[in-house]
Amino acid sequence: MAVTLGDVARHAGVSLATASRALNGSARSVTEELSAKVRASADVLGYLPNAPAQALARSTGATVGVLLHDVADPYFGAIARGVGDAAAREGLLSMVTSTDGDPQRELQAIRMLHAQRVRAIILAGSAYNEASVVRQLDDALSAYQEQGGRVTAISDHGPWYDTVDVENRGGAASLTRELARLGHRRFAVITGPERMRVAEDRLAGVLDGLADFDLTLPETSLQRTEFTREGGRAAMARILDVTRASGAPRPTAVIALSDICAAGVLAELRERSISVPGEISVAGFDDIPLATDLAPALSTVRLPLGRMGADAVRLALAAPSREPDRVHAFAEVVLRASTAAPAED
Amino acid sequence: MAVTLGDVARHAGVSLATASRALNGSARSVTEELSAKVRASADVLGYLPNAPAQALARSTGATVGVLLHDVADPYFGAIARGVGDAAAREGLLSMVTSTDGDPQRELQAIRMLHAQRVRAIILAGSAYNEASVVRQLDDALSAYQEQGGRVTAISDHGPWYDTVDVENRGGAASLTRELARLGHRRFAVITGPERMRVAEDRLAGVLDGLADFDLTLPETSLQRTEFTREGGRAAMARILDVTRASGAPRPTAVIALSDICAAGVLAELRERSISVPGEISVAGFDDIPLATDLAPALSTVRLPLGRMGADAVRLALAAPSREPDRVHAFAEVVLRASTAAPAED
DNA sequence: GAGCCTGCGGAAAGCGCTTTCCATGCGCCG
DNA sequence: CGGCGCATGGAAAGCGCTTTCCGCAGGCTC
Repeated sequence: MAVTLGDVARHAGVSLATASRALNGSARSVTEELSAKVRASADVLGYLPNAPAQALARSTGATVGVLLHDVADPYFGAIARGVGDAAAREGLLSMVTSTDGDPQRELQAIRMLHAQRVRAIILAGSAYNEASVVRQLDDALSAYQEQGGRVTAISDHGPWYDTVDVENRGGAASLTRELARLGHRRFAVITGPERMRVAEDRLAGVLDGLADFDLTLPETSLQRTEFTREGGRAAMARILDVTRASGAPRPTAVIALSDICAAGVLAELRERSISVPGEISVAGFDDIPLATDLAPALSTVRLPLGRMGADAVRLALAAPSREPDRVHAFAEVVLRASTAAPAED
Repeated sequence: MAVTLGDVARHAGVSLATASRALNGSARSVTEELSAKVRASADVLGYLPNAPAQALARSTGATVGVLLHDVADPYFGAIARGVGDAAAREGLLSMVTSTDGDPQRELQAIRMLHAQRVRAIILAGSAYNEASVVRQLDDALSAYQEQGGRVTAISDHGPWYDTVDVENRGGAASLTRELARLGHRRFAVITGPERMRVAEDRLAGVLDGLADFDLTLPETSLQRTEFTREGGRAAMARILDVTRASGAPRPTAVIALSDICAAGVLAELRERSISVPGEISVAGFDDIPLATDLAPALSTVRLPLGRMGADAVRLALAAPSREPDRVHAFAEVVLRASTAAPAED
């Protein structure tokens, strides 16, 4: 039915081995003459290699796998794009799995990718803080690595993986300092769930920044929620309600540690007719493509999302070195219309 | 190195054939007793099937491929998510390729997916209008289908494919009528490149809607551009500049036939301090997740993006029928803050 | 109680490719 | 001018799985 290498070989009048060597690159060389003949035959017959067969014979496929929370989330979408492009440049296909940050689904995805004998697994979601979960995932990944698979992480997932180190903490600190410099003294922070390492890292960064100005974060001004628009919205609502109930003054700056959350924050404030940045300044994190189009344009911390994905692929495909490799992705504060100096009291 | 089915069979004291039948479902049945023994052994040894080997033996893999313009674009991201979820539910992995709407890259992607023996290829990008390009792609897809591959399209790519019919034309018409009903009489339209069928379909819909009110679209009020933020922005700028130069009155409503474009339009208007919807109403198309968070919240046409992706998978996996199957995805006009009745002249 | 059919386990033949391992022919050195 | 080594083509052995095809045993019918 399909044209096989055997057909090509016969058509070109050479052996199967020669055809294989001519078409699918190999250590061994074939004279240009034969090689050309084989290529011509392949062309005439419309030969298309059977990737599964190649994967079986070579015991490694032409694919990479990506684990992330949700491709439809602009943050992950941008990373997925970077990975896909870099992979394509190497002649590889990428398989993306959205796990919604559920460790069980992540575990299952690792198993499937392992079964597929993907050449590398890229961990693009957040690492977890819960030991038992980490253990399970690491075990599954170890099994994969022992069979020759490569694992690279975007943002720290443990020192034993090649990783693209994302400046989460430093970026959050810079952003916070920037806002403090504008004059803000009462902050509120909306971070992700405790179980996610990036959420904790970014939060730590904010605390660093505050500390530089001898500021602290009152407990009621720290909200944890999912990194989603609705999460951000609900968290903002809670902050507002609690401060009002307690009679405490409202924060003048709220930092949502993900742009998606920040979008929810803006929505809630708009609903309550609280002006941004007039009454409250709002900042996000990630600089997703549409951040600048929000109302008002969102101040945030830019991460080179596409590059991070591409770097992860590069690491995964580089010759394995003694020590895990690390490359750095630097954060950059981008101030736009959603932040301003606080109103005079 | 890796645990193979053979190892499992030996450990369980059964033949390779029995182990295969017990673990990886088959037409033939195995007594529950043996079956349990095999499963236990597989568990103990940590057996993970070798997907490429299975694909080779079964001559079809456990993957589906998706062709789209850009996963980082929210429109496609949402579709990709729908496809991924539906695939996962069937135990399949999905391979997404971003082609930036370049037919050559699309062609190459089809070949790679074909080589991978993916079970189905889902065409999620726009179909093209140029005959030679269409021909090439159709040829590659035919070759794939002849070898047992399934192809399904999201939005029309030709009557010979199973397709998720997206109500592009009807949706655009409804939106247009809605705006006309608000009192708008001078429209401008920003559509996609001529070579893309969805762009033409949506444009046709707008024209339908206008015709219902005996309205026409002056040539200078129709701009074609890429479906990107920058494209939208530039197009809006051109419209404004041209009408000003010609001394003609400004349109009171501009319809961008993709939300991403609309985001650019809003940016340009903001830059020029033209109030929306005060001076000009703006509407988009797709209802991407962040549409409601733009400034101002964008009126648009909602498409069930995730469902469309899932439906495409469902079609692809259904038993092939005599006639290509078609399911419909209905559009729904969503009016938000970016549109209003035009100001009195 | 003999003959058959049915149900199920096992042997073995591939699936399409890569890659050793030979075999052959050539160039080159002494 | 002979022999050695290198370069290169070909035969064949897998890679790990599915699936046909056998063969056996047990239960049924008459």
